[in-house]
Amino acid sequence: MTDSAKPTLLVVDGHSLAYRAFYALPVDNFSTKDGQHTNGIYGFLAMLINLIKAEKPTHLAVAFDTSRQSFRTREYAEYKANRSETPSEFKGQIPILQDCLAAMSITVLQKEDFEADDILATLATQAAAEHYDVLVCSGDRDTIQLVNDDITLLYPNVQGVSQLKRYDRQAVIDRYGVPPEQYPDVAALVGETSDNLPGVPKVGEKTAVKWLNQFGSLDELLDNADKVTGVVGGNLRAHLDDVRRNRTLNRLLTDVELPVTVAELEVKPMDAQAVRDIFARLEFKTLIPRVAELAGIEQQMAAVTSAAAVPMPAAAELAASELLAWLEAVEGEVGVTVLTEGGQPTRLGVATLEAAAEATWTPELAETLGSWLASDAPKIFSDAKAQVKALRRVGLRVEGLAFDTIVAGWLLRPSFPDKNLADLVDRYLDEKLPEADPTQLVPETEGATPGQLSWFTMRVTEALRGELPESVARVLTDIELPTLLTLADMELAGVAVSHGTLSTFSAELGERADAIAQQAFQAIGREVNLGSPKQLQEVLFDELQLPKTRKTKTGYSTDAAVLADLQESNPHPFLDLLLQHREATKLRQIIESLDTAIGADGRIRTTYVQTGSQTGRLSSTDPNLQNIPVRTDESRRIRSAFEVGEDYETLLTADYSQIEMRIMAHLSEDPGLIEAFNSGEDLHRFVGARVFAVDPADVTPAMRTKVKAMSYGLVYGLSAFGLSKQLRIEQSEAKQLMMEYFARFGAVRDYLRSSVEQARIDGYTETIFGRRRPFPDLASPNRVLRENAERAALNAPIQGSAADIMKIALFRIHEEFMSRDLRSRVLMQIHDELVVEVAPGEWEVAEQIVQDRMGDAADLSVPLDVQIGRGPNWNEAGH
DNA sequence: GATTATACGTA
DNA sequence: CGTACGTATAATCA
Repeated sequence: MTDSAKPTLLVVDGHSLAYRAFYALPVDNFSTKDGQHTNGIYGFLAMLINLIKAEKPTHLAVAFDTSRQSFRTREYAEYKANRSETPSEFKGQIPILQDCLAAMSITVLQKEDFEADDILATLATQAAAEHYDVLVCSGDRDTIQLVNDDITLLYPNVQGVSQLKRYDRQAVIDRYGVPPEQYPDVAALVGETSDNLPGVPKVGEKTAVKWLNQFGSLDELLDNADKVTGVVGGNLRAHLDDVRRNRTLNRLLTDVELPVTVAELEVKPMDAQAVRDIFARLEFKTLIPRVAELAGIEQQMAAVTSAAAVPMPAAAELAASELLAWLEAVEGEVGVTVLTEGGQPTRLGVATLEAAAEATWTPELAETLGSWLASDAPKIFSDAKAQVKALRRVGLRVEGLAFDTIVAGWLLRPSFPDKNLADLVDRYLDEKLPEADPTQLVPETEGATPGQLSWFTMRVTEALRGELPESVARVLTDIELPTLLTLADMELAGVAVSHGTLSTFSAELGERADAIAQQAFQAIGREVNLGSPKQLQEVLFDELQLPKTRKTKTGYSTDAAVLADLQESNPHPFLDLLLQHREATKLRQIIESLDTAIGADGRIRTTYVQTGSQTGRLSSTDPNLQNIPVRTDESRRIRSAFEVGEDYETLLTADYSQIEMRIMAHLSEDPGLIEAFNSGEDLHRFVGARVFAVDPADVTPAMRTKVKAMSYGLVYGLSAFGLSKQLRIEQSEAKQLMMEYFARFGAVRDYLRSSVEQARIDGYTETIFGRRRPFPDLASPNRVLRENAERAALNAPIQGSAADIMKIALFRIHEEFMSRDLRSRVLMQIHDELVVEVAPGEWEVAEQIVQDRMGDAADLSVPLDVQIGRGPNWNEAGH
């Protein structure tokens, strides 16, 4: 490519290429855990590294614009004036990118009043004069004019920065039909919309090139404009000044005074430590080795990257008594790993940061280690819950849980939780956890043993602790870890569910669904799959000619809300039958999935996913017990199948009433809302009385419905549009309602606004207890993304604080049941509700404990109201 | 067989 | 154009 005898200068337009990378790379994949966006930085550096590797420049510089202002804007105020505001999340990446370049010892140039391209032009011209080979890398077309026999342009493809096209003199002629020095003439005629430089109307590249070839030069063309025929000729004559102005502005300066000479741009050795530090901070794991290779400093980099890469210790295989002695000799924390098969322990490994030991699981081992496991001796797990459960199945309890790497990792980045220890080792240690290749019968690579896994757990813990803000660390130890141990017991307990009740109901619903389907087929004269949205669209919109509804990706929606609307505007028996069919089959689905989940002992055991939400809530899977129907009388029959277990007396349900609105009252300190909760009056009646300026006694059901929807909607960032849709009222009325509401409860609005504002500043939201959730999208240039983030950010502290409070109440109840030797036990958590199985004779004490611990879980400026119910099954207890 | 889209259950 | 979840089915992809 380049003459190896000659030095090669590579000059790069940092701004334009980073900007392309910014739009080419998905921001979600390129954000650090504290919310810093890095897609532009990453994309630019990846490209630059490839470029250096391929071109091996001897001299190198990157130029940046200083601002939107330059001598060009002074000459022509409208220059680039049409460009939308540079997204702030991109702007923020530029200084960091410059820091990266500095660490890599790459010269960064920028100069007030000049654009990056002028700097490129100056350097390129000087270097060419000094017989360098020059490579100019820019995304700005104006740099085409620089190309000559010594200067080659590397120009990114439209897709982004992954492909650079090489323009030498011939390539420019082939592509544009004019030599490089004439390209600015073409550009001047055509104009540049992105720079707000209008050209001659109706003149594109083709016409411009034709004219230039015809007249020989732009000056000749402009002097002889009257010889150009047709409409475009007229246009040309009307826009001569525009063309001249364009030509002036698109000429790059080649005499910008710079603080360096070309010779001084010689490639220098990198500061390995600085590169490692900044790349680590930006979480650019994969770039570190690439840079190192490039700079020929693998060894230096390896030395620093693996400064902590202590060789993995071999785990000593010990007998039970030896293992106990080993553990008792440890002063501080111990990493613990329990391997399981079928929910039973098979191996156990322990480790400190220095050494590891392990043993195969035997009854003797259980006997020997039981009291150590149940002691306060601090233990650290990765994903403790399943292991704690396995130990409980063989009769052992775990106490002294001091850390869980998976839970800690989730608290740090709830949006992208790392699923296992290997992920954490990769992210926080930048090493690979040795894993056996599961596809090979006799794996070539050995996986880490349980002792070694514990050792990695300890090292990951050390790294995570360095990253956990204090408030988040408190959430871990004060809320999550006690909750984890409680959830293990709840999952093991399960809940008794009556197969008979479910199967009777299921059969009934099956028959009904079939009958409804037959009627529905009659109504439209043919059979379709009622479960297929696609087929339904044909029926509704083609055959029945019903008006088109809300658009979806693949057509038009047929969801329940849409069908109900259609039924109102265009009544048709098929619509109602379809809705009924949906309802019956949906219930049946839920019942069937529950039924198959009933275990041999008649109980269903769910798994609570502690790291499954972004707000701090739990989720429940396999089966999900947090979405059991409740809204209709009929669906509640499912809940009646959830029964008190054998040897127990009754079920107890306890739920927080309006906990989110209470948190809102507390956080906003709105005097009206606080008074509402302290008054003992029904919340919506109280609010309704204020909003509609009537006596509480005179609040009509319609008023109550409206303020209730408004109150609940607030927590989700509801708009007037959404409120009007839900209440089926005019948008103007919804707007009016919101105005009245905020006139009386203004502090609520102030709080919501300021909390989003604070999140924009901090990059994250925080619950009352210090749980954080990052929101990088609050700075997004994309309005949809940004507004979604705003609503989520508004909701997160409220939903998250409620989750915190419930978790605190939950584990305190569990702990008190245990410490008081009660048999009663918590079975389920449904966000703001607990279901407890009460042992005979324990009702009074259990009720008191639940009431008290839920009531005093948090000290808010309003009371926490707890509703308790009792019954032989969930349905009756829930009333 | 795995993935995507739609729909719908809960707080 | 209302937050947070999990799951079932049909349609579509490889």
